[in-house]
Parts: sequence; structure tokens; C-alpha cells
Amino acid sequence: MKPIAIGELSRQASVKVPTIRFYEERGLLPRASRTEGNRRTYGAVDVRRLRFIRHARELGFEIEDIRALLDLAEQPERPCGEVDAIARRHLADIDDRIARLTGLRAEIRLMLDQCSQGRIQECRIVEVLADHGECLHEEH
Amino acid sequence: MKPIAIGELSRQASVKVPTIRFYEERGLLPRASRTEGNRRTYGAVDVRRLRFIRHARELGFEIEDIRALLDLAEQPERPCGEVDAIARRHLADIDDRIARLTGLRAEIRLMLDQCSQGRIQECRIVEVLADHGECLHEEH
DNA sequence: CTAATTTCTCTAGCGACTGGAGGAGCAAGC
DNA sequence: GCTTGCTCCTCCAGTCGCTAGAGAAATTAG
Repeated sequence: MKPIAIGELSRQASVKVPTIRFYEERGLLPRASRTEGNRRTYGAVDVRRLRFIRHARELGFEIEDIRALLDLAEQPERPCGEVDAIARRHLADIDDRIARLTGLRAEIRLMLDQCSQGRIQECRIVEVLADHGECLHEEH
Repeated sequence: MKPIAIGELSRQASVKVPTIRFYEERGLLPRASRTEGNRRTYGAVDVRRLRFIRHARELGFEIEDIRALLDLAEQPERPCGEVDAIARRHLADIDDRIARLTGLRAEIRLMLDQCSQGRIQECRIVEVLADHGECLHEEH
């Protein structure tokens, strides 16, 4: 039950000190209580909450989503449909990004394959970049 | 050979007006000549250059890379090894991102599959987020 | 008691734009 | 010639999720 300082919280949750202050400012962490000397103090609850945040961030959830997930996590009796929806949206977002990156990959791969290592004059990479019409890429 | 205004350049290259001014400020486009009334004027060369930039951006190249590519494109006699290197680096970067996103995807997919649509109390999604040890994810 | 470490607040910077305020230029219709 | 409406100008602020620095104060170790 002994309170810990921000540096200790940082170590226990693997989140940098300025990031913790940033999360507090953004409302993901409650405003920490302070010592006489104005230093933030934390407890086990904060460690858990911050680890939750870190993990969700590692999985790519945005701050807003995490805020919602934290709110929901505090209401254990409610059905978890909203939690599910957030995760599902995030999954769709990731799928989207993977698809777009895969498209880019193909196009760059092709450019590289066509480059004959000659002079820039006849370099396919430069040509393709210069002329949008020459490539696979479409999206408007 | 008639000069065009920034709005027309914007339409012809499919790049928004403020973005054109931004590119000028960042040195990707030369400082445009001006009319008596201080408005920027452009020509066909600028349209080509801006399209090159747009296409490279769509492919995910960073501004710095594009600056280098533009410099190289202006020296057609030089070997295209550097162009190749930039594209290769970018490909590696994309591969990296795809790999990481694929990892995230798997983990979120798993969470979703395990969620039994009950109450938040027993929701696997919340559990996994709360306890880092429970998941596939490792990286530090 | 001193020195080293930690913490505090405040501010600015990253990348690549995007959008708004407030004002001036310009073409066309009356 | 004048008004209307569009385009353009500059400058500034905001986005996202941090990260880093300055300069000062509190705490801890030796």
C-alpha cells in the first residue's frame, strides 16, 4: 500500500515519465495525488491502469479508443458489445492499412525489378514516379 | 506556354493549394515567380514536378527521399544506384510495417475470437489488454 | 552537508499536411 | 464604373502521440 513515485511507476509499467504526464493531461490517467513537495504519487491501481494503456497502445489503439475501453472496463456488469465493436473497428483499420501497404509494396517491388542499374536517364523508377499512368497504382 | 495560377496547378496535379505552398516552403518546388499582384504563376514544368512529388508521396516516400529523388532525376547521366537504394530502403520499411501490422492483426483477431459476447467482467478483450502476459505480443 | 538524482512546470518540435482568419486581386455581368 | 463572387495572399493554429529540453525545486545517498 505504499505510494510510489512517477519514476517507479515508469519502470513498473514500462512507460516513460513524460508520457505518463502526457496521459494524465489527456485524461487517461486520473490526476495523481501529490506529496508535500508537489510530486506525484501512485499506487498499484495506477500501475494496472497504465499497463492496460501501454498494451492497448502497442496494439495500435488510439487514445480515444483507449479512453473508451478504460471507461468500459470499469463497468464490469455491462455487456461487452461496445468493447467488441471498438476492437472490430480497429481490426478493420489494420486490415485496411495492410492492404494499402501490400499494394505499395507490389508497385515498388515492380519498379525495382525493372530497374536495370543503368543511368538515371533510363531508370524505370524515375520514369514510373514521373508518370502516374505507368503504374498499377490507381486510387484517384 | 501561358502561365497558370496555383488553383489550376492544383487541379492539374491533384494536389491541394495549401499543400503546394507547403512544398514550396519545404523546397520541393522552386519559389514560384509572381504576377504584379503577387500571385504565384506556374508552367508545364511545375505540373510535371508536382505530379512526380504527388506520386512519390502516394507511394509513401518521405519528403526527404523525394527531395533526393528530384535532385537525382535532374542528373540523367548519373548511374541510378542511389535511386535504387532509396527505393530499396523504402521497400524494406514497408515490409517492416506490414510485418508488424500482421502481428497486431493476429493478436486482435484472437481476442475477438475469444470474446463470448457476455459481460465486460468476463470479456477476454479487456482481460488480454489488462494483462500483457496473456497474449502473443512480446516486443519488450 | 554536499552531491547526485529525481521530479516539477513550461515550451517547442517531429511529419506532412489541413484549415481558418482577414485582407487583397481579378474577371465578368450590369 | 461598380458590384459580386471567386481566387489568391500571408500568417497562425491544430492534428497525433509523444519526445526532449530548460531551469528550478525536492529528495536521497554517502
